Amino acid sequence: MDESQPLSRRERQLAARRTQIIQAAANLFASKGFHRTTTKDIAEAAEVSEGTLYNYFENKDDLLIGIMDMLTAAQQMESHFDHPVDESVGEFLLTLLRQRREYIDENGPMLQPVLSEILVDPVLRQRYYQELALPDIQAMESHFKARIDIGQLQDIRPDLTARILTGLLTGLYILEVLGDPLVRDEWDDLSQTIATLSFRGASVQD
Amino acid sequence: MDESQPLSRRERQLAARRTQIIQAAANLFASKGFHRTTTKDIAEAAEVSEGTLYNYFENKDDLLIGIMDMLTAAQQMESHFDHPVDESVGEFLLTLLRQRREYIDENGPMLQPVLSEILVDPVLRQRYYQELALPDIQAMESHFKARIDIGQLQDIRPDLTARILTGLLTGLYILEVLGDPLVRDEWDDLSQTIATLSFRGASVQD
Amino acid sequence: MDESQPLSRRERQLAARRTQIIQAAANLFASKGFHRTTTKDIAEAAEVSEGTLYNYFENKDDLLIGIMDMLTAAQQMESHFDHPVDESVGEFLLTLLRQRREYIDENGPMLQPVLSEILVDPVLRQRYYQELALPDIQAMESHFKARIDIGQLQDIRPDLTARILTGLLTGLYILEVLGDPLVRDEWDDLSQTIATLSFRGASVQD
Amino acid sequence: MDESQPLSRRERQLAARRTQIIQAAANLFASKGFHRTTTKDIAEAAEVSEGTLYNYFENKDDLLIGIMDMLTAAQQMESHFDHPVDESVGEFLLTLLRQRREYIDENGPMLQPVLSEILVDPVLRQRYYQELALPDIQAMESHFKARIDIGQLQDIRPDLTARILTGLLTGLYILEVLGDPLVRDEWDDLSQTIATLSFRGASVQD
DNA sequence: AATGAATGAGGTTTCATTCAT
DNA sequence: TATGAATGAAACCTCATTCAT
Repeated sequence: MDESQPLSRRERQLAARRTQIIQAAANLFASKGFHRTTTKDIAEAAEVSEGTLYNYFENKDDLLIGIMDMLTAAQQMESHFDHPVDESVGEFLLTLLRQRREYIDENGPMLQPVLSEILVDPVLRQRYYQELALPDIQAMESHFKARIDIGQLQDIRPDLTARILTGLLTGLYILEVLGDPLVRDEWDDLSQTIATLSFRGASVQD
Repeated sequence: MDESQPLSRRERQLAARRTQIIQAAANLFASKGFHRTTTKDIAEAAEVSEGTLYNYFENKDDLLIGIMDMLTAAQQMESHFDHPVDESVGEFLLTLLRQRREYIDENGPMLQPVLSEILVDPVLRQRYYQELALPDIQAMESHFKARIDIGQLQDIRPDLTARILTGLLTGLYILEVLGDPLVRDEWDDLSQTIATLSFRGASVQD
Repeated sequence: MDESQPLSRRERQLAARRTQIIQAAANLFASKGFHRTTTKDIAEAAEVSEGTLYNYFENKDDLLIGIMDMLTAAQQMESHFDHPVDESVGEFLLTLLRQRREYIDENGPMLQPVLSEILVDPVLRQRYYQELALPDIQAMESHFKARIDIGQLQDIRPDLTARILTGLLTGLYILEVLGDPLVRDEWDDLSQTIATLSFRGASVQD
Repeated sequence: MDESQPLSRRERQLAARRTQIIQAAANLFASKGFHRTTTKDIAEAAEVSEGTLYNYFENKDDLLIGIMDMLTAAQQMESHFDHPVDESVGEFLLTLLRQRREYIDENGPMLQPVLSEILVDPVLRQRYYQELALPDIQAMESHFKARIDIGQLQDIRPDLTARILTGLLTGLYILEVLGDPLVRDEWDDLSQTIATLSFRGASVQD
């Protein structure tokens, strides 16, 4: 909001090329992994020379950081929890899941390699947790707290519930990557089942 | 007739060494990733020569397969769903989550690098889905179906519910790897919250 | 239309470096064999880094192919059989042997390792036969046929005669490599003897 | 002829196993080369363990020496030049070529890798020249000299002629290895052509 | 004498990064 | 700023040889 001088043509060109490189890299990383992708691969896919990569990114690792930053920006775009609390709990969940669907559809190729690397790279992991996971969790937490405060939700722990929901979303994404046909094709029914389960519970009640 | 001979001392030694190598490798893979771990690292950690690695595994990739096979074996050990159906739904979930805890505690270092790689390696991914994910999902599915049949559970789709539970477990493991303190330290309360939510639902009911 | 542009300076440099590498490799291969020569050896002799080798050749085997291709080119340069048929048979043979001498003097270090490998590598052997041996044999054959047609040569089989001559040249080269002093030092007398033998025969005639 | 104590059964067994190893090795060397053949390959083909190889041969190179020694022995068996000089020159040549055919048929797989290696291994080359090539050449030389002395042959240089004949035989073998169909299938006609050429010459004489 | 698991030196090849053009 | 040839460290893997059994 601050330094938003209108960008010169040059600057816009540079930014565009940066994005072009990041997307080329993300697609390759998603399909064969960060380590099996060479800088040559990336240069070719982005239609620049290898040398040029290094004018935009310090090194190969920096590309992954760049991807993560785009994910962060994309997440901040989404205002998951700005929904008025007066939306019903069930509707809220369904809205959340629909938004998640969109997020994945747009950012899946970036999320996939990032998720892969954070599992085995402590530094990246820390960064991901602070910049992406935690903010999301905390936003949910506040939201749940608000709903509990107004008596819309039972007195469950909002911190744990936020973890559960975050975990669920992450895990379902992984199942989708694994190629599970149900998660991929029946997202709406899946959403409905989640909403039902967590709203009314699974047990038979009289 | 031959296969179940008691193993000779030599054979036992060989099997032990294989395990020793796999575990050394798994620990390294978990802490710095498959690709950042060199065969030299593994040899040193396993206290064998690099050459010896190749007497037990065709190549480095084959080590990951070996790890996955141990995970499969470990999962088959666990008889998650042998619990009599007369155990209540809530108890069943708590038992499941306790077993999951044990599975992770024992196999976490093997699961972590495998999860990382399946996200970006189509071949491994397919194998993981068929050998680990799907069998688990299907066992859950049958279990749910049985409970629905006897009217213990609402008429929810068991196939989707199994995906949801599997996703949840996977996602929570990832949150734990991310270092989230709540998932790590409050597993029991987390389990309780999951059980409550899915048993009774989160909504306030009169 | 494009291909025969005069090469740019850059292109000439690249071509020169390729030749430089091939010759360094050939010399080493000739003196200690393809397999006992390391890529490190070659890089040092060619005064480039090991990495650079792989910018010019796919792999070590490809170097041998490169050498063979140079031999092929060199052979095609030589127009052994363009000599007018009106040159006498004896003179023709002497000319041929003189040209062979030159060919060996220039290309010996390339021929030696190639000959060694084709003896034990079926793929290379096939390639050598098609690209080098057979064209040479067939050119001889045509030449002989022409001479027979005009009655200059007896009615011997030109196909077999071509094999005999080719075999002789190859075998003499091997004797020379073996260090036989006569073949090495008395090429002219050797040539004369060959010419005499095959022209007039060895038997005493009245 | 000297230490020919009758061999004990044990000794005969050992000698047989040595031969068995040498032949297994020679076949492998011929089909894929000395360097591409591993001691494991040889052990398997010879149906012994790798360790056992080293009870019979000092090292891998020693196997090649062993093969060469068998070639030497085989050559000494053949008494190429014991033919009475009163056999005609033409008949002598044909006999020689027939014997060569037999020698190759029996020892081809041993000759092939040896020829390959001597081209690029100075030590082996020296040994081959002294033990195999030169004795053969010198025997021919004496034979020719005898024939010249009795006036059966023209006054050509016997030393050079012996080189020519040796070279021819070697070169034809190489053409045969190359897969040339004429050399392989028309040995008899080839022999005849050689005899004709060198006996009467190729030129048309009135 | 026979075995085959263990060894480790050393080979080929890859690839992120640099830098002269 | 863009290029891409050159680099060389380091990775994976092979394989002749040894030696305890």
